[in-house]
Amino acid sequence: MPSKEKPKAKEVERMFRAPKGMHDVLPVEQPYWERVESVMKDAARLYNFHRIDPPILELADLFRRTVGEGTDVIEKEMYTLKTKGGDVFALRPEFTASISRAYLEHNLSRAGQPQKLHHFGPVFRHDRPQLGRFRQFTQTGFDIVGGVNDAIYDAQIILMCLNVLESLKMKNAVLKINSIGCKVCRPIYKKQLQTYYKNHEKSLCTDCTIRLKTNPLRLLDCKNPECVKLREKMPNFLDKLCLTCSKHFKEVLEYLDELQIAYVLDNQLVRGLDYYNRTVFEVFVEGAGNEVGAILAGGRYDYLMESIGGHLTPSIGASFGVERLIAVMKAQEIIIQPRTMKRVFLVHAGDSAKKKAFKLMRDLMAAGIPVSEALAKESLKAQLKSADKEGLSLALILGQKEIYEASVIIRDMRTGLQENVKLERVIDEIKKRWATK
RNA sequence: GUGCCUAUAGCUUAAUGGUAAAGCUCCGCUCUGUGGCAGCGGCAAUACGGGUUCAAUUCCCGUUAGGCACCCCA
Repeated sequence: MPSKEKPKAKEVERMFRAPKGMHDVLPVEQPYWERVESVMKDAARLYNFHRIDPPILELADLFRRTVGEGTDVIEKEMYTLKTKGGDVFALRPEFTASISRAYLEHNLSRAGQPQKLHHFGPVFRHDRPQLGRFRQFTQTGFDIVGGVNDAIYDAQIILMCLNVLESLKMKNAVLKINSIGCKVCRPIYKKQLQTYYKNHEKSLCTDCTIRLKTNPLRLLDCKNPECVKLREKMPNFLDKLCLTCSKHFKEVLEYLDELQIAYVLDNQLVRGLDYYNRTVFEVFVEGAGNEVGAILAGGRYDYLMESIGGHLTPSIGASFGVERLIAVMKAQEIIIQPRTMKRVFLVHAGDSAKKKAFKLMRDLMAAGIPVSEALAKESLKAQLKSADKEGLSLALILGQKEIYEASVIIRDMRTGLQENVKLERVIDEIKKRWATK
């Protein structure tokens, strides 16, 4: 009764699937990933940034202390787990805290300042998946940690990120930038904001009445029409920055101007993570691909190191969401060139030839020649069909006759022309043909 | 966490209260020493559970999964 076996297979299929919001990156997707990674690597090399790979797991407190107790990323979205010893770890929801922790732990300040660091890897946030939003996603970006608190670094990070978008051939990128001040001026502005809103509390939405108490800066990005309207007359942070912050921000903008980098001042841009100060920025694309939201976000986080037991350390960084980048590339129909087809397809004809073909395969690979095959298929036809499907230009055919002559047929799949070549000359012949193309 | 929408083969789609159809893909054969074309054949689906009904893939309810919006965010 074969019918008994079938439902079983079905059950198995249904029992396991990738966790919600987490995705398999299948072979067809890999070219996009390879492109993003290589563009990031090139940028890192050009600007002298070095890669750092912190662990995926950290003590949950690291993120609580840095990202912020009151933030959604911590409160609602962190994956935590308890070890047998009782430590509470978290899957990292972002890189910044880990990078700072590593800097502190390994005294990277002694390795030269500032440290220019590059990261690429998965992060985890337990929110409800939707377009451009996943529970496991990939961030990649750059950080400059330590050294002098100089606006030129803010500009440098922005420049690099925009260069990356250019290298990816991305169109219509819009840089939004703002300053959210420092320990000195932010509390003052918050007060002013609260006073302003208290006078209009009746017209605020319910969320915003809470925000007014807990996190007044968030009042700035509420979408409720009533709240939006209220913003017209509210005090503008940029007018209220302290002297040092306003000088810093001015310098950032001057550096951007110097390179003719376009930006949009957006005084409603506040970031959801507590550690940011002064410069914050985001990049969106206009038109196709816009639906995924910000593809890049970053800012200065000078106080972060203090919150984990270090000294005040000037720091700035930015991260791309790789899945979002790729979504935009697809939406903008950015074509990724296929891998070069410098690969030979090895074909056997007959059982003993199969063994010799296997041996030849080893020798080809040892000589650095990439090989593809369908040696498990018996008919010559079927094998050549596979070769055709892969779109390779050269096939090697090995049969009884060739073994007897210690030769092999080189077939040009495009023209159909074949040549019989001595076995010991095969590798040179292949290389010769590739060299002349 | 709240709300809305969806669920047929690997993919794209069709149909019906009464045998579930096709295109693409995949595998094989025609063609045991030669691919692309063609012809033929094969694998393969109504997410799961319950209800209404003589009969449910179709109607209803629940579950699960996916999508989308809000919150928030890369």
